Amino acid sequence: MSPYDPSAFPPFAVTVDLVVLTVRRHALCALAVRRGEPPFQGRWALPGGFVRDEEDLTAAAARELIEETGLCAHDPLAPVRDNGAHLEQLATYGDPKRDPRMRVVSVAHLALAPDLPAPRPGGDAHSARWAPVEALLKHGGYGREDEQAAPLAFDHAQILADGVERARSKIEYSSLATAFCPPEFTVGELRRVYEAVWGVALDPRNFHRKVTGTPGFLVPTGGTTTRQGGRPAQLFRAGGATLLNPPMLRPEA
Amino acid sequence: MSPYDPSAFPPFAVTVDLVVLTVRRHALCALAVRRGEPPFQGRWALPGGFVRDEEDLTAAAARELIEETGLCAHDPLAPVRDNGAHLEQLATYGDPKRDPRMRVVSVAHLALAPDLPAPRPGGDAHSARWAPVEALLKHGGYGREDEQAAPLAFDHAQILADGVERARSKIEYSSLATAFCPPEFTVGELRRVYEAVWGVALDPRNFHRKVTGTPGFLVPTGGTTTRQGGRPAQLFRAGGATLLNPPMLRPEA
DNA sequence: GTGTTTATCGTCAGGCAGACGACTATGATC
DNA sequence: GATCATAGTCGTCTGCCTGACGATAAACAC
Repeated sequence: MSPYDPSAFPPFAVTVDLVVLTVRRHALCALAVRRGEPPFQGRWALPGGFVRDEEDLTAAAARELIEETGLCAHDPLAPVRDNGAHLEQLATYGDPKRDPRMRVVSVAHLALAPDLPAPRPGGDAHSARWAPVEALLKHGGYGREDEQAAPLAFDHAQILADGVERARSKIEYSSLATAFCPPEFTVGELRRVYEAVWGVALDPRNFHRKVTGTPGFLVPTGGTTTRQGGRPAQLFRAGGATLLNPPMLRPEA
Repeated sequence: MSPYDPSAFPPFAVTVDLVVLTVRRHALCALAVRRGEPPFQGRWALPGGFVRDEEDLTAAAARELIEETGLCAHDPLAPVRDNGAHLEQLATYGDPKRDPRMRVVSVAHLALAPDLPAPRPGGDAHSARWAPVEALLKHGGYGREDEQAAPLAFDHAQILADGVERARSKIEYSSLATAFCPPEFTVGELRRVYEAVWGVALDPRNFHRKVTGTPGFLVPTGGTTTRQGGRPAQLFRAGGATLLNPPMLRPEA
């Protein structure tokens, strides 16, 4: 076989699919769109679309993110935390049978966003919504029995599971959990992010000691807020540190 | 734009590239092949090739691995450690300009192998060899000045750097370092793997305590060996544990 | 035997995490 | 305005793990 013969290659379609995660009402939620066309018409799926000619993979993912949510992708190298989302490549899925129509290789991306008021069904999807990841993984996002309970389209359940696992493990050793928070947030709000993503309860006192004691993780802004009720809490911004050493330990049980 | 119109998609070529790592003579080495055709003719590159029709991405990577090294890919789920290599997906590289001829998306894979006697230049490459990763990253693998010192072809230097970083971080919290070892090995041999991959010196006594004290990491076979000289050392096989908790800490300096 | 090499066991101090007590500052309720 | 509920913040104590390092054991070379 010729190693790199550009004139004789099997043609593939390349798409990007997005696992967009946020924390809403103490639950880890993902963005799902309802498919308006076959295959899997009417089923829920991850947002995504074709990579365009002359378009980088990350650019395609950022474009889809804007189209679906209005969120700007947050450049990981940018020093200032705007209102954008964290975006990174997740993995690539290329089973020959994953799309019944043709050979499609999908480069999945993971996006982490602060809580958004409402999903903006922009672009092509008939509708879009946030749904708890457990519900999406178990029966396509429906909790009530009277609605159809079909699994996600294509191999999107696998992609979503991989994205959730990536997020769960990555907030252990990085400051990525702040991507779920608004630009200014309290220690308690950050703790609730960890609790929602991991699905556990954390000791508020030990958590406070840990995050405030890790250099570069949190920067106090000077302000306080009582939006969570109770005693006013200090407001923080995400510090420059991206890697937490030693890491935040996830309880085993 | 139509979200999933299979008849109107820009065609891509999809390839797999391999970062094959091993430890030779106390150094982390990667497999490099010399390109026999333009572009980048005569330059060193990572092994790889087109994904075939009806071929899964992992299958394509495993096929390339066999063609280039004779190594069988080690199924991560297989309980018994044969002489195969660990193989996992690394990342996907799709810059529109990464191949000057056409749009090529490459799904890079990372393979970890025990020390092999000699690279087997099979398949298409004019020649193949192991080279220390530092040399490959700095000047394409040549240490002497009188030979050409061109960087790796395409974006392979970036891919190699990402693969090395993945390996360096992953042996921290997983038992993956045993993939660099033969089926039976000593604690000292495993320690030399860590030292080569990380480029540091580790305390033999603390290392011994750590690896033998982590349940499921190492299983004694009962035999001993003196192949490293000195006092006979116990032989171990890799245990069933894949995740190390608490992790093996990489020295910071 | 003596020296060298490698493996293995022990000891000790410092750091960090989990468990939990105590106190503080707000809003809600009566 | 007193009381309560809520949430935040500071401390203490204990156990585990790690890093530094001493000491011993078992092979080989000469």
